[in-house]
Amino acid sequence: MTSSEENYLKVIYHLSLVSPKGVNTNAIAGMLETKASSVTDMLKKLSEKDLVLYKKYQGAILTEKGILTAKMIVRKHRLWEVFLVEKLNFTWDEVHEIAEELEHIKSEKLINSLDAFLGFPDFDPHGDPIPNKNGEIKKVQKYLLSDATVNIIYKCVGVKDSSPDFLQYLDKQKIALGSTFRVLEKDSFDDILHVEIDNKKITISNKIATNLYLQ
Amino acid sequence: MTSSEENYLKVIYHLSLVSPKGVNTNAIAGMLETKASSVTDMLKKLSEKDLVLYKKYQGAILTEKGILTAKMIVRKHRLWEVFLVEKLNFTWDEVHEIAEELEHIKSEKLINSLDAFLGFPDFDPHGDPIPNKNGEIKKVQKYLLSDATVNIIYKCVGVKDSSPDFLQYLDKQKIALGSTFRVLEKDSFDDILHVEIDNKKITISNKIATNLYLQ
DNA sequence: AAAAATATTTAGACTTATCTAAAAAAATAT
DNA sequence: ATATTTTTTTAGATAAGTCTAAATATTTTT
Repeated sequence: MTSSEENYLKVIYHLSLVSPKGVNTNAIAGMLETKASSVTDMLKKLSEKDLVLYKKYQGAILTEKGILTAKMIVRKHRLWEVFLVEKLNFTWDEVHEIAEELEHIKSEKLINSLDAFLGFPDFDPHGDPIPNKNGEIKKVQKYLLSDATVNIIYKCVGVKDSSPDFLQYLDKQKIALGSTFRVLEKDSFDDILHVEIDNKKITISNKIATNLYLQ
Repeated sequence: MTSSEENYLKVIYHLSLVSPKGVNTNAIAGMLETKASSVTDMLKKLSEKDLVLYKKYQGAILTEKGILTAKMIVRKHRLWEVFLVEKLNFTWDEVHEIAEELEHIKSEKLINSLDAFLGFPDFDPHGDPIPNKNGEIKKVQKYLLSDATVNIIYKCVGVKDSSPDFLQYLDKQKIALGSTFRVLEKDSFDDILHVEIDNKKITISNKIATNLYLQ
């Protein structure tokens, strides 16, 4: 399995969560910053290997084998992220790029030892769940800040957008996983929220509110 | 810089320590399990990039830039080996293959943080020195067991052959880094040694004796 | 010093993953 | 229902790294 194949599987896996009926060629191309024709070629290859169900013009669906393979890549990515933050003192906005490389290191023993070394974490530094060695994922109920009920107290448990820009914005606003949230007022006209975060009042745009997960 | 280029540089670096006047095409091909024609192609490429001095039929010599680049790859390899043994409880015969992959991960911050996390080790699990971030290597005087003087007390500080087979043989014989050695008798005819290791008498073949470093 | 053996390079081909441009299919709009 | 637009696929080209086989250079032997 090449790194390129693994990257395709991972992207198809992530897109499947939104489009389970079949992932579009163009959607994959967009995520991988490649061309649709390259995607078609790779889908044929992954289909040959029974990782993907592919019929011309029908989009891609992962097989059981493909799902498990993809989950193992996600598992590696997220465990390495935990390692970088917890052990090497990286910040949450610095880890994605390096984990993109580390996720392709091939050794089951390595990843399971790393898992144990980290204390079998359930979530990565962005609040995303880490599949266990069998591919099982701890699902938790969570809500977008934009869907939160006024005056209920929540805790921040994750981010939808993990881009460095967004994460650095949150740092600047002193918003982190674990921060306490209470919506004071929803402005239904422009979707701006007045929120109390860790006892400080702050105004939050819709763009931010639709990228923060609360519990 | 591709992984392939890095592997060539690393091999040329190791061979340079033995043949500083120029490393043969065939020697490189042998180490990389590839063909001489492939080596020629790569030497031209590395020469283009000023990593290697290459003249047809003259063998390869690393430039200053090539030496430093190679040392950084060796540094990464050996630091990852320390991590695997010290933190993830791998044995010294299990780490080489995984470090061959990890050494190609590209992040200076990662490797320097790892170095700090490990306490700036000077040697890897096989006793090989780890270049610091400037490429400086702590040189220590060491002798092959085959060259040891009778009745002098030594300590094992490294292995010349790091193959799993050899390392597992040493484990079986309870020989490890730090073991105390004293040669009782040298048989000059068949080069077999009678040695006291950690107070146990044992007979050592020349093949083993030429692959153990003492101090 | 010539012949033989060995080492190295060149030339051309193959594979993987990519691309562009054109063709074909599917979806959308009129 | 037809025309237009969008999406997807095909066909052929490219680059990196490799290979085989042949040519050439170097080294060793006689």
